[in-house]
Amino acid sequence: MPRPGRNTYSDQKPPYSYISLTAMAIQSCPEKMLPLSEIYKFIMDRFPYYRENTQRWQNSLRHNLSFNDCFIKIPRRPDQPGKGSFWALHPSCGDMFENGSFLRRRKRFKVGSMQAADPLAPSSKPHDAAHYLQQQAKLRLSALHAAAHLPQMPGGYNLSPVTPQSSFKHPFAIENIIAREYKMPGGLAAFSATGYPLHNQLTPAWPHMYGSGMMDTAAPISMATSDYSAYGMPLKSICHGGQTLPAIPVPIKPTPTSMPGLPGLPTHIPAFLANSPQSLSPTSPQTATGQSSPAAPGEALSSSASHQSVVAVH
DNA sequence: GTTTGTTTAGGATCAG
DNA sequence: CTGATCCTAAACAAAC
Repeated sequence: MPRPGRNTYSDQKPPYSYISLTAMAIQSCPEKMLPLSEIYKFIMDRFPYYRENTQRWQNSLRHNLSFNDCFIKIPRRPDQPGKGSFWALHPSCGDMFENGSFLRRRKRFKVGSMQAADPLAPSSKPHDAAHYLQQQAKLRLSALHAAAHLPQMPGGYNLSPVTPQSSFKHPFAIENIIAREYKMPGGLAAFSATGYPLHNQLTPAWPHMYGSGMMDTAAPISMATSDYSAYGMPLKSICHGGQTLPAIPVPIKPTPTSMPGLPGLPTHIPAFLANSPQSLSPTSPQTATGQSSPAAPGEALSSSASHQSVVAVH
Protein backbone atom coordinates (compact mmCIF):
# COMPACT_ATOMS: atom_id res chain seq x y z
CA MET A 1 0.00 0.00 0.00
CA PRO A 2 1.28 3.31 -0.84
CA ARG A 3 2.41 5.27 1.99
CA PRO A 4 2.93 8.84 2.24
CA GLY A 5 6.44 9.77 2.32
CA ARG A 6 7.47 10.02 -1.16
CA ASN A 7 8.09 12.99 -3.17
CA THR A 8 4.93 12.80 -4.95
CA TYR A 9 2.25 10.46 -5.73
CA SER A 10 3.05 10.51 -9.31
CA ASP A 11 3.25 6.86 -9.38
CA GLN A 12 1.81 5.80 -6.19
CA LYS A 13 -1.60 5.71 -4.87
CA PRO A 14 -2.29 8.70 -2.73
CA PRO A 15 -2.97 8.02 0.89
CA TYR A 16 -6.39 9.47 0.65
CA SER A 17 -9.54 7.55 0.49
CA TYR A 18 -12.07 8.26 -2.17
CA ILE A 19 -14.10 10.06 0.34
CA SER A 20 -11.22 12.32 1.12
CA LEU A 21 -10.42 12.92 -2.47
CA THR A 22 -13.97 13.72 -3.25
CA ALA A 23 -14.23 16.04 -0.33
CA MET A 24 -11.11 17.80 -1.43
CA ALA A 25 -12.48 18.30 -4.85
CA ILE A 26 -15.74 19.62 -3.58
CA GLN A 27 -14.19 21.92 -1.11
CA SER A 28 -11.70 23.21 -3.54
CA CYS A 29 -14.47 24.64 -5.49
CA PRO A 30 -15.86 27.91 -4.33
CA GLU A 31 -19.31 26.73 -4.86
CA LYS A 32 -18.65 23.79 -2.69
CA MET A 33 -20.37 21.58 -5.09
CA LEU A 34 -19.20 19.91 -8.22
CA PRO A 35 -20.57 17.65 -10.83
CA LEU A 36 -19.13 14.22 -11.01
CA SER A 37 -17.05 14.95 -14.02
CA GLU A 38 -15.36 17.81 -12.25
CA ILE A 39 -14.58 15.67 -9.31
CA TYR A 40 -12.91 13.26 -11.64
CA LYS A 41 -10.91 16.01 -13.18
CA PHE A 42 -9.82 17.38 -9.91
CA ILE A 43 -8.50 14.06 -8.83
CA MET A 44 -6.80 13.29 -12.05
CA ASP A 45 -5.20 16.68 -12.17
CA ARG A 46 -3.74 16.32 -8.81
CA PHE A 47 -2.97 12.71 -8.60
CA PRO A 48 -1.42 11.16 -11.63
CA TYR A 49 -2.04 7.84 -10.16
CA TYR A 50 -5.66 8.27 -10.98
CA ARG A 51 -5.09 8.94 -14.59
CA GLU A 52 -5.13 5.29 -15.12
CA ASN A 53 -7.62 2.63 -14.50
CA THR A 54 -10.25 5.25 -14.53
CA GLN A 55 -13.02 2.80 -14.84
CA ARG A 56 -12.08 1.19 -11.65
CA TRP A 57 -11.63 4.10 -9.35
CA GLN A 58 -14.38 6.15 -10.85
CA ASN A 59 -16.78 3.41 -10.21
CA SER A 60 -15.63 3.28 -6.64
CA LEU A 61 -15.88 6.96 -6.32
CA ARG A 62 -19.41 6.99 -7.61
CA HIS A 63 -20.21 4.29 -5.22
CA ASN A 64 -18.90 6.41 -2.40
CA LEU A 65 -20.89 9.37 -3.49
CA SER A 66 -24.16 7.65 -3.43
CA PHE A 67 -23.46 5.39 -0.61
CA ASN A 68 -22.15 7.83 1.91
CA ASP A 69 -24.46 10.23 3.55
CA CYS A 70 -21.84 12.83 3.77
CA PHE A 71 -22.29 13.52 0.12
CA ILE A 72 -25.44 15.02 -1.03
CA LYS A 73 -26.71 15.42 -4.47
CA ILE A 74 -27.87 18.78 -5.56
CA PRO A 75 -30.02 18.83 -8.60
CA ARG A 76 -29.13 20.98 -11.48
CA ARG A 77 -31.26 23.87 -12.21
CA PRO A 78 -33.34 23.72 -15.31
CA ASP A 79 -31.32 26.41 -16.89
CA GLN A 80 -28.14 24.56 -16.24
CA PRO A 81 -28.25 21.67 -18.60
CA GLY A 82 -25.76 18.97 -18.30
CA LYS A 83 -25.36 15.53 -17.04
CA GLY A 84 -25.72 14.54 -13.55
CA SER A 85 -26.19 16.56 -10.48
CA PHE A 86 -23.84 18.52 -8.37
CA TRP A 87 -22.36 16.88 -5.39
CA ALA A 88 -21.67 18.61 -2.17
CA LEU A 89 -20.64 17.72 1.28
CA HIS A 90 -23.32 17.44 3.79
CA PRO A 91 -23.37 20.58 5.88
CA SER A 92 -23.01 18.59 8.97
CA CYS A 93 -20.14 16.46 8.10
CA GLY A 94 -17.56 19.04 8.77
CA ASP A 95 -16.95 18.27 12.31
CA MET A 96 -16.06 14.84 11.44
CA PHE A 97 -12.78 15.92 10.22
CA GLU A 98 -9.99 15.41 12.48
CA ASN A 99 -8.33 18.70 12.52
CA GLY A 100 -9.14 18.97 8.97
CA SER A 101 -6.83 16.24 8.07
CA PHE A 102 -7.75 14.17 5.17
CA LEU A 103 -5.54 11.44 6.23
CA ARG A 104 -7.56 10.33 9.00
CA ARG A 105 -11.14 10.02 9.54
CA ARG A 106 -12.45 10.85 12.85
CA LYS A 107 -15.71 9.24 12.76
CA ARG A 108 -18.06 8.15 10.18
CA PHE A 109 -20.77 10.34 9.16
CA LYS A 110 -24.28 9.25 9.06
CA VAL A 111 -27.20 11.39 8.62
CA GLY A 112 -29.33 11.38 11.57
CA SER A 113 -26.81 9.90 13.78
CA MET A 114 -24.53 11.89 15.89
CA GLN A 115 -25.12 15.51 16.08
CA ALA A 116 -28.34 14.79 17.66
CA ALA A 117 -27.99 17.98 19.43
CA ASP A 118 -27.33 19.75 16.31
CA PRO A 119 -30.28 21.72 15.32
CA LEU A 120 -29.00 21.42 11.94
CA ALA A 121 -31.89 20.11 10.17
CA PRO A 122 -30.18 18.80 7.16
CA SER A 123 -28.75 16.13 9.19
CA SER A 124 -32.01 14.52 9.21
CA LYS A 125 -33.15 15.36 5.81
CA PRO A 126 -31.04 15.16 2.80
CA HIS A 127 -33.32 17.42 0.98
CA ASP A 128 -32.96 20.07 3.52
CA ALA A 129 -29.29 19.83 3.31
CA ALA A 130 -29.36 20.09 -0.40
CA HIS A 131 -31.61 23.01 -0.20
CA TYR A 132 -29.46 24.64 2.32
CA LEU A 133 -26.45 24.20 0.18
CA GLN A 134 -28.14 25.65 -2.75
CA GLN A 135 -29.05 28.63 -0.76
CA GLN A 136 -25.55 28.91 0.43
CA ALA A 137 -24.29 28.67 -3.01
CA LYS A 138 -26.46 31.45 -4.14
CA LEU A 139 -25.34 33.57 -1.36
CA ARG A 140 -21.81 32.81 -2.12
CA LEU A 141 -22.37 33.99 -5.53
CA SER A 142 -23.76 37.22 -4.32
CA ALA A 143 -21.03 37.67 -1.89
CA LEU A 144 -18.53 37.07 -4.50
CA HIS A 145 -19.94 39.68 -6.68
CA ALA A 146 -19.93 42.05 -3.88
CA ALA A 147 -16.40 41.25 -3.11
CA ALA A 148 -15.44 41.69 -6.65
CA HIS A 149 -16.75 45.13 -6.60
CA LEU A 150 -15.45 45.92 -3.27
CA PRO A 151 -12.06 44.55 -3.46
CA GLN A 152 -10.88 45.54 -0.17
CA MET A 153 -13.07 46.21 2.59
CA PRO A 154 -10.97 47.75 5.13
CA GLY A 155 -12.04 46.09 8.12
CA GLY A 156 -13.24 43.33 6.20
CA TYR A 157 -16.57 43.23 4.82
CA ASN A 158 -17.05 40.18 6.68
CA LEU A 159 -20.49 39.16 7.07
CA SER A 160 -19.54 36.99 9.80
CA PRO A 161 -17.18 37.23 12.59
CA VAL A 162 -14.93 34.79 11.15
CA THR A 163 -11.48 34.98 12.25
CA PRO A 164 -8.60 32.94 11.39
CA GLN A 165 -8.97 31.06 14.43
CA SER A 166 -7.78 27.96 13.19
CA SER A 167 -4.80 27.65 15.07
CA PHE A 168 -4.20 24.29 13.83
CA LYS A 169 -3.44 23.76 10.29
CA HIS A 170 -2.98 20.24 9.73
CA PRO A 171 -0.63 19.59 6.95
CA PHE A 172 -3.12 17.30 5.48
CA ALA A 173 -5.93 19.60 5.87
CA ILE A 174 -7.69 20.15 2.73
CA GLU A 175 -6.73 23.73 2.72
CA ASN A 176 -3.18 22.84 2.65
CA ILE A 177 -3.56 20.10 0.30
CA ILE A 178 -5.35 22.11 -2.17
CA ALA A 179 -3.57 25.29 -1.57
CA ARG A 180 -0.41 23.71 -2.51
CA GLU A 181 -1.53 23.09 -5.94
CA TYR A 182 -3.52 26.06 -6.43
CA LYS A 183 -1.19 28.77 -6.11
CA MET A 184 -2.71 31.17 -8.27
CA PRO A 185 -0.47 32.82 -10.54
CA GLY A 186 -2.29 35.85 -10.69
CA GLY A 187 -5.05 35.72 -8.47
CA LEU A 188 -8.01 34.22 -7.19
CA ALA A 189 -10.14 32.93 -9.66
CA ALA A 190 -13.26 34.38 -9.39
CA PHE A 191 -15.98 32.48 -10.61
CA SER A 192 -18.73 33.58 -12.20
CA ALA A 193 -21.75 33.19 -11.71
CA THR A 194 -23.14 31.69 -14.28
CA GLY A 195 -25.74 30.51 -12.38
CA TYR A 196 -24.37 28.82 -9.68
CA PRO A 197 -23.57 29.63 -6.33
CA LEU A 198 -20.47 30.88 -5.17
CA HIS A 199 -18.98 31.97 -2.10
CA ASN A 200 -20.96 32.82 0.67
CA GLN A 201 -19.54 31.18 3.46
CA LEU A 202 -16.32 31.62 1.92
CA THR A 203 -16.15 35.15 1.32
CA PRO A 204 -16.69 36.01 4.81
CA ALA A 205 -14.73 33.17 5.89
CA TRP A 206 -11.67 33.98 4.02
CA PRO A 207 -10.85 37.38 5.06
CA HIS A 208 -7.34 36.82 4.12
CA MET A 209 -8.38 36.31 0.64
CA TYR A 210 -10.99 38.77 0.08
CA GLY A 211 -10.08 41.65 1.95
CA SER A 212 -8.49 41.20 5.07
CA GLY A 213 -5.26 41.73 3.90
CA MET A 214 -3.35 38.70 4.01
CA MET A 215 -3.55 37.34 0.68
CA ASP A 216 -0.21 36.20 -0.06
CA THR A 217 -0.80 33.46 -2.37
CA ALA A 218 -4.11 34.55 -3.25
CA ALA A 219 -4.39 37.65 -5.07
CA PRO A 220 -7.32 39.74 -5.57
CA ILE A 221 -10.14 38.31 -7.26
CA SER A 222 -9.87 38.25 -10.88
CA MET A 223 -11.77 36.60 -13.49
CA ALA A 224 -9.31 34.10 -14.41
CA THR A 225 -10.54 32.75 -17.55
CA SER A 226 -13.42 32.45 -19.65
CA ASP A 227 -13.64 28.83 -19.56
CA TYR A 228 -16.74 28.22 -17.81
CA SER A 229 -18.29 24.97 -17.76
CA ALA A 230 -21.77 24.32 -18.49
CA TYR A 231 -22.39 24.60 -14.88
CA GLY A 232 -21.24 28.05 -14.80
CA MET A 233 -18.06 27.32 -13.16
CA PRO A 234 -14.69 28.03 -14.42
CA LEU A 235 -13.61 24.66 -15.28
CA LYS A 236 -10.19 25.58 -16.06
CA SER A 237 -9.55 27.23 -12.91
CA ILE A 238 -11.22 24.73 -10.88
CA CYS A 239 -10.24 21.52 -12.19
CA HIS A 240 -7.68 21.90 -14.74
CA GLY A 241 -4.11 22.35 -14.35
CA GLY A 242 -5.00 23.76 -11.13
CA GLN A 243 -3.49 26.95 -11.92
CA THR A 244 -6.05 29.43 -11.37
CA LEU A 245 -7.99 28.13 -8.68
CA PRO A 246 -8.82 30.06 -5.77
CA ALA A 247 -9.50 27.02 -4.09
CA ILE A 248 -9.42 27.54 -0.60
CA PRO A 249 -11.06 24.78 0.93
CA VAL A 250 -13.13 25.37 3.79
CA PRO A 251 -14.23 22.68 5.94
CA ILE A 252 -17.79 22.71 5.53
CA LYS A 253 -18.54 23.02 9.00
CA PRO A 254 -21.45 25.12 9.56
CA THR A 255 -21.19 25.09 13.18
CA PRO A 256 -24.04 23.67 14.90
CA THR A 257 -25.92 26.77 15.21
CA SER A 258 -25.38 28.36 11.99
CA MET A 259 -27.87 26.77 9.86
CA PRO A 260 -31.09 26.33 11.46
CA GLY A 261 -32.94 28.62 9.33
CA LEU A 262 -30.70 28.74 6.43
CA PRO A 263 -29.35 31.91 7.66
CA GLY A 264 -27.35 32.01 4.64
CA LEU A 265 -24.47 33.29 6.50
CA PRO A 266 -22.87 30.82 8.57
CA THR A 267 -21.36 32.43 11.42
CA HIS A 268 -18.11 30.91 11.64
CA ILE A 269 -16.13 28.53 9.83
CA PRO A 270 -13.12 27.02 11.15
CA ALA A 271 -11.06 29.04 9.00
CA PHE A 272 -8.13 26.94 9.12
CA LEU A 273 -7.38 28.02 5.76
CA ALA A 274 -3.81 27.86 5.55
CA ASN A 275 -1.91 29.41 2.85
CA SER A 276 0.89 27.17 3.25
CA PRO A 277 1.22 25.30 0.18
CA GLN A 278 2.54 22.09 1.02
CA SER A 279 0.98 19.06 1.37
CA LEU A 280 -0.43 17.40 -1.40
CA SER A 281 2.13 14.92 -0.92
CA PRO A 282 2.95 14.01 2.47
CA THR A 283 6.59 14.21 2.62
CA SER A 284 7.40 12.85 5.87
CA PRO A 285 7.84 9.23 6.12
CA GLN A 286 5.26 9.14 8.68
CA THR A 287 1.83 9.93 8.07
CA ALA A 288 1.31 13.27 9.42
CA THR A 289 -0.92 12.07 12.03
CA GLY A 290 1.70 9.85 13.17
CA GLN A 291 -0.28 7.05 12.02
CA SER A 292 1.52 4.27 10.68
CA SER A 293 -1.09 2.33 9.12
CA PRO A 294 0.16 1.67 5.76
CA ALA A 295 -3.06 1.75 4.16
CA ALA A 296 -5.07 3.73 6.36
CA PRO A 297 -4.19 6.94 5.33
CA GLY A 298 -6.80 8.58 3.95
CA GLU A 299 -9.83 9.33 5.49
CA ALA A 300 -10.46 12.53 6.75
CA LEU A 301 -13.80 13.14 5.98
CA SER A 302 -15.66 11.40 8.24
CA SER A 303 -17.99 10.63 6.04
CA SER A 304 -18.11 7.44 4.81
CA ALA A 305 -21.26 6.71 6.11
CA SER A 306 -21.27 3.38 7.16
CA HIS A 307 -21.16 0.70 4.85
CA GLN A 308 -23.65 -1.86 4.66
CA SER A 309 -23.68 -1.92 8.26
CA VAL A 310 -26.73 -0.69 9.72
CA VAL A 311 -25.60 2.38 11.11
CA ALA A 312 -26.83 3.43 14.28
CA VAL A 313 -29.67 5.62 14.08
CA HIS A 314 -31.46 5.65 11.00
C1' DG B 1 -23.95 4.66 -26.61
C1' DT B 2 -22.08 6.99 -22.71
C1' DT B 3 -22.38 8.95 -18.33
C1' DT B 4 -24.32 9.14 -13.97
C1' DG B 5 -26.26 7.14 -9.91
C1' DT B 6 -27.81 3.20 -6.97
C1' DT B 7 -27.18 -1.24 -4.93
C1' DT B 8 -25.36 -5.46 -3.61
C1' DA B 9 -21.51 -8.27 -2.47
C1' DG B 10 -17.05 -9.83 -1.01
C1' DG B 11 -12.39 -9.18 0.49
C1' DA B 12 -8.77 -6.61 3.12
C1' DT B 13 -7.13 -3.85 6.82
C1' DC B 14 -7.24 -1.51 11.17
C1' DA B 15 -8.65 -0.34 15.88
C1' DG B 16 -10.69 -1.55 20.12
C1' DC C 1 -12.29 -11.61 17.44
C1' DT C 2 -15.47 -8.23 15.98
C1' DG C 3 -16.99 -4.19 14.02
C1' DA C 4 -15.92 -0.30 11.28
C1' DT C 5 -13.94 1.41 7.23
C1' DC C 6 -12.29 1.03 2.63
C1' DC C 7 -11.72 -0.82 -1.97
C1' DT C 8 -13.27 -3.16 -5.98
C1' DA C 9 -16.44 -5.37 -9.01
C1' DA C 10 -20.61 -5.66 -11.17
C1' DA C 11 -25.48 -5.38 -12.39
C1' DC C 12 -29.00 -2.08 -13.50
C1' DA C 13 -31.71 1.90 -14.32
C1' DA C 14 -32.17 6.57 -15.74
C1' DA C 15 -30.67 10.61 -17.95
C1' DC C 16 -28.15 12.81 -21.71
